Amino acid sequence: MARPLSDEKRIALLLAAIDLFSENGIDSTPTAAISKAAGVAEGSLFTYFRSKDGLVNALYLELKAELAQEVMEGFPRDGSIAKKLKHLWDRHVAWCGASPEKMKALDRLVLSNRLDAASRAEGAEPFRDLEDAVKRAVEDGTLRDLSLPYLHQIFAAMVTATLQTIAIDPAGAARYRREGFEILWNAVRR
Amino acid sequence: MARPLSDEKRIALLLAAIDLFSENGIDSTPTAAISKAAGVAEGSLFTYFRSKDGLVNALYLELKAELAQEVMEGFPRDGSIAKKLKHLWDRHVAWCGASPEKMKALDRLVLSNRLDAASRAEGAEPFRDLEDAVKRAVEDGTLRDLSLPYLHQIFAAMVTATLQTIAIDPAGAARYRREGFEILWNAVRR
Amino acid sequence: MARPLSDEKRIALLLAAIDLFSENGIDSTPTAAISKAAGVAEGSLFTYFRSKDGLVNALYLELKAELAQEVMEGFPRDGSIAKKLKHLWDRHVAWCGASPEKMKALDRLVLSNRLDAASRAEGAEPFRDLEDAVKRAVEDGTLRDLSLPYLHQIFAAMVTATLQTIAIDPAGAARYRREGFEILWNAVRR
Amino acid sequence: MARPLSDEKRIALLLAAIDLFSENGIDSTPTAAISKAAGVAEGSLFTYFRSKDGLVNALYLELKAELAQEVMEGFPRDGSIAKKLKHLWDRHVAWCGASPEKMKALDRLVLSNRLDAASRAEGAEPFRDLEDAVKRAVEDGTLRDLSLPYLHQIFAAMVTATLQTIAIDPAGAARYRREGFEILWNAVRR
DNA sequence: CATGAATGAGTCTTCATTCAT
DNA sequence: TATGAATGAAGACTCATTCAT
Repeated sequence: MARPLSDEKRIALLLAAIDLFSENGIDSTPTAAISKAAGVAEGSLFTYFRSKDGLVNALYLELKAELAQEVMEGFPRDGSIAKKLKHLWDRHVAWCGASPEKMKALDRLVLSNRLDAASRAEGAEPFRDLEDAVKRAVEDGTLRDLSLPYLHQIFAAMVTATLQTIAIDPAGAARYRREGFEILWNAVRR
Repeated sequence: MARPLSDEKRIALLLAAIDLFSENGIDSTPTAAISKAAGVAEGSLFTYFRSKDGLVNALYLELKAELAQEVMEGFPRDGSIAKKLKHLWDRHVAWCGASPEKMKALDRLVLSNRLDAASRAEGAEPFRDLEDAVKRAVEDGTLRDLSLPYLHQIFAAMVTATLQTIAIDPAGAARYRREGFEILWNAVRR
Repeated sequence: MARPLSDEKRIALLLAAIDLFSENGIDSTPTAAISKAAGVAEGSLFTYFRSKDGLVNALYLELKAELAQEVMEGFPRDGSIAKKLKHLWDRHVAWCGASPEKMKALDRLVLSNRLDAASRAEGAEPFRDLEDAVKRAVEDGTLRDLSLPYLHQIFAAMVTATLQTIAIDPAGAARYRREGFEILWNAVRR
Repeated sequence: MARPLSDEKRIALLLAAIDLFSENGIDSTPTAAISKAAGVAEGSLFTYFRSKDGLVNALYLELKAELAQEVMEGFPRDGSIAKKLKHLWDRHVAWCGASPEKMKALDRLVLSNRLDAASRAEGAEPFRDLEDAVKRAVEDGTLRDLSLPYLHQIFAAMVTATLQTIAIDPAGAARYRREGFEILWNAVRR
């Protein structure tokens, strides 16, 4: 009945938003530019998303979900915490390296004041397991007794640092990834 | 160069911009709001700064200069690289902790697409000495042979991680600062 | 002329329009809201009415026809002009009192700039007989020699005034109706 | 200091709004059309009025105030209630006759859903005295014991009826005014 | 026929910047 | 120089209408 909401268009809009947000920033990207880049009418953006903020939150969720899936695939559920962190690190760096605009967009999304609490909560959801693993490792003495948020921040910070360096010098990617993990591991292991 | 007019108003504008930029973001802060918060007429902003971007660049320079001065004060020019880094780290964390809005504003400034190349260069200027010291330490084998930009990124990332953690849990500030440096030092020393 | 399609849906749309027009005004009521309230697809409105203005004109006609039927039922064709006016007045006030949203909608319809001349003419049609009776009464001296349009206006104005008062104080309805007619009759009789 | 807010422009905007509102209706009049008709920039409308609704409410107040002044000028404060009503009627009809667009605009304003309670209250203010006089006349038996709101409605209704008739047949203005009052007086006197 | 997604012109409002006072 | 009114180019969003399914 009637034309169904096309996933294709929804995705085109999200992809266009990724490009434009990463390039120009969220506030400097008119919704009209997104529609145009997605090849749909200006008004159509608003049949797929309630508002610009609706699109922003949806995109955040989409990117977090993709990141989670990418990162959690093949997660060594029964391996040591070192193995787990290594897996996480490698796949995280790989994803960001493969999709730098997505990472840039995600960064901007996180820093914008446009995400509502529900989105932030939902975006964090798929990483719950991981968080638990880290918590247990801290408790059983495998990891340094740093507060969890601090561990988080350090992990995220090292990812960002590594990726930005790779962005500057792509040839050294493999080396930066290896060294980055060494550093991270030294930082957090007991 | 020579600053015309009342320094007082110029400074009031910059301070207002810090507050508003850190709180709401640069793009979401109208120039009229800055003038108002500074207790100055709307038009006056444009006698002190060529344009909004002019103000943005000037504020960036101002903050970088203040950070440099704060961080370089008492710099142990003749100490070991460990001493130097420790000095840097402590004062950096201290400044950011003391002026969180300035740090937040600076972060937003850096991520905005509004800084021109000249400003970025001028902002990096006062840290040249430091950079040289690090370069020498890498060359003489005291520091790990990480590329300079990577060292930079790691340092900045750890500062950010530490500060954001302190922001969440101010009571643990001293501990986070100590541990942060330990981690950083483990990461970069040979 | 021949109404195509389901009369049920046409009527649902008209009823929904009455509610929404009377509540929010014509211009502030999107066609989509009418369709929704009628339990019909957005597009369907346009298979029953050429356009929004088409619906507006159709509704006007419908309401005028209903009013005419209601008011003319049992019209004392052979009674005195006083009887006729009394009948008219009572039934008019009764109808409006029973269907305040219809009256409100009709008021808005009349004041909107959307009715075309044909509609206005057609809407006035069923009251032609009445008009003739009044004209004759003026000619034979039973009614004051006021111009016909003026009589019209006075009648309508008194109805409106009476109804709005009833809307404010429903308990006094019967009294307002009685007094209203007294006033009207005093106004127009010789 | 600086250009002062020009009353001339404010008035030009209000006059333009009167013309356009009375002609096309409030909802069908874009703010841009008002600015243009007033000979100012689109944005200027919003330096004189907070929003379109702000303009609408201001215009309502302005028209009510003008009407009050016009109608109350030379009000026979010590005359009989008949004299008072006559004065009121004559000046009211005169004003509306002289400024039909103002009356039309005022009608539309009142029927729109855009007036806030404060505006309605403030608009009614200057007629307080009058209302008291009527109330006393009802109490002392000079006027029929109709509820006050009803008296109001009747007065307004008769004004409207009379004016619309004059609009149709301007030549008969004087006669309609005279007869109108006769009718009104018969309606309300004891 | 029914459905509701698609369209893009039109609307109100904001805002950086200019300029009269 | 200081002020804040004036400007008009965007920008987010709405909505009557069309048309693919």
